[in-house]
This record gives sequence, structure tokens and C-alpha cells, in this order.
Amino acid sequence: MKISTKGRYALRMMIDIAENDTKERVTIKEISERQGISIKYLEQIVQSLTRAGMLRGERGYGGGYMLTKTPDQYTIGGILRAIEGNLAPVACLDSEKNYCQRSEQCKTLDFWTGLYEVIDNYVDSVTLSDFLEQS
Amino acid sequence: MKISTKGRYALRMMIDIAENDTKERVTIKEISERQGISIKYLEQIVQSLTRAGMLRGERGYGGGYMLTKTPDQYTIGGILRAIEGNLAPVACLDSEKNYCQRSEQCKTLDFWTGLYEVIDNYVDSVTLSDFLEQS
DNA sequence: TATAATTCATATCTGATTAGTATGGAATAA
DNA sequence: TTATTCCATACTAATCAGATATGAATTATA
Repeated sequence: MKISTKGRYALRMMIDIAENDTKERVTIKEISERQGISIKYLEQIVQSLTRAGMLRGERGYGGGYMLTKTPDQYTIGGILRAIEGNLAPVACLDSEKNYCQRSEQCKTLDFWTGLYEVIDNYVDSVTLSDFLEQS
Repeated sequence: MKISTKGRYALRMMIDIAENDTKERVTIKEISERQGISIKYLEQIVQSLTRAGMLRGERGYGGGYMLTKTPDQYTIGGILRAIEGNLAPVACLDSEKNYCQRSEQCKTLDFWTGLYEVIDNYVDSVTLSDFLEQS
């Protein structure tokens, strides 16, 4: 029942980019130094984020990453799902692999669905801009 | 970000015992047949529950398990924690292994704490009796 | 045009965890 | 004394987490 390091790092990375977005493009190297996470691991994480359309990357000299939207348009739920897939707390609710034959008769399904909802509601109620200092 | 099969099975097991508690003691064998889970796996799960004081087991002929409290006195949170340990959604909040040095300066800690709280509140707001048909 | 800086794309490795089976002992009623 | 039941621990196979490694593609600049 844990969000992986990738999910946590993705959030820190997005905050870091949002904070430094005013200047030039933000490089992985910078982020790595500020956040104390290896460049190679960050590269992997950032790819999921760019593929999800959350960041735009530009290669070569002077390249780096930038946000594609304003900070208030990113929910934390969106960021986490880009990395972790859905946040279903039990395999039974994992739409990708449609497991359970018992779901018809299952007495616990409603309970798990309720848990899924409180999680989703919470993570979608917070946006990137909530992490930025208002000046 | 998943509750394990042990956690899910523990809940089904507790409901099963609560439903059949009126009669004699409930055996693992019965539960196994009704729930379609192997005896050996259930034995492992039930031990965590008895050690947590949630069930009382009696050995030998005519033995089996029974609840130690009334169904409304079991929160689902309590049952899950007996199996899974705490339900902290990130390692940073796992009190057992006190990880993070960054927690002082961490911008995301409050967010994760909030997620932890909505999860705990939800699972503690439901009790075993909510799964029983009122007759 | 060469070079350094950067992202992009995969492959590989290691250790931990999950999910389950197996083996055998201890208690108890018939 | 035997069948039935719980109790305790060991073992195994598969998957996942958490990275590291290798190298290609792109771009500004000297």
C-alpha cells in the first residue's frame, strides 16, 4: 500500500520545474543536484511525464524541460497516475487487468470502491500551484 | 499502491466468521470452501488476526474460531492494520522505518500526511457490522 | 565541422516483496 | 488412540521496486 519512489520523485520534480520555470528551461542535471536524485533515475521518470503531455522537453545545448500548462492546471492525481497508473487500492478495481469473477457476489467491493474514491478525490483536490510560495 | 491479497482475504474471512458466528465455532476448512481460498494460506492470515486479539482459536475436535468482540467493535482499519501494518501511503510516513532526512525541508510531506489521514479516516469509519445483513 | 550539452530510448541488474505451498507439531473431543 | 483442528515455521517461484548502464539523436556554439 505504497506510492513508489518514482511517484514521489515525480511530484518533487514537477514542483522543482514549476519553481524554476520563470528562467530558462530546467535541466535534469539541475534537478538532480537540487533534489539529490540520480540523473538516470530522473530521466526515466521524466519520460513518463513528457509522454503524458505534462512536460515538454527540448534537446541539445540549452535544452531542458518546461511545463506545458500553468501550475494550477496540474492536479497531483494526474501527476501520480502518469507514473503509477491508476491509484486503485486493490487489484480487483484495476481496470487494466480485469481480475475478479466474484465481483458480482462480492460483499467487499463497495467498501474498496469507496476507498478508491476518497483517494482519488483527495489527490485531485490539490494542484501544483498549492506547492508554490505565493509572492 | 495496493492492499495485498492477505489484507483482502482477511476482511472476507472476518465477514465470513461474523456471519457464521451464531452457530458453533467456525473452522478454516469451512471458510476455505466458502471463500475459495486455500486452507494453508488462510491459516497464515488467521494467525495474524488471533495474535492481534481479533479472534480466539480453539484446537482439536470441534475447534475453530470465534470473534472476541461484537461486529460493530471491529473497524476495517483495525483488521487491515493487523495484516498489512500501518496504511501509510508513502515510506516517508512509515513510523517503523524512519527514513527521511529531508522531512524538515520537505515540501510534499503535508500532502502525504493529508492522504494518510483520508485513508485512515475512511477505513476506520466502517465496521464489520456494516457488512452483515440486518435481520 | 567538431564538440559539448542535453534529451530520448532501452536493456540489465539486484534485492525485496508477494503469494502461495509444504512440513510437521500440539491440543482436544470422541 | 485416533481423527480433527489449530499453531508455527520454512521454503519457493514469480513479480515488482529501485535503480544503473549503454548508447543514440538533437542542438547551440566555438
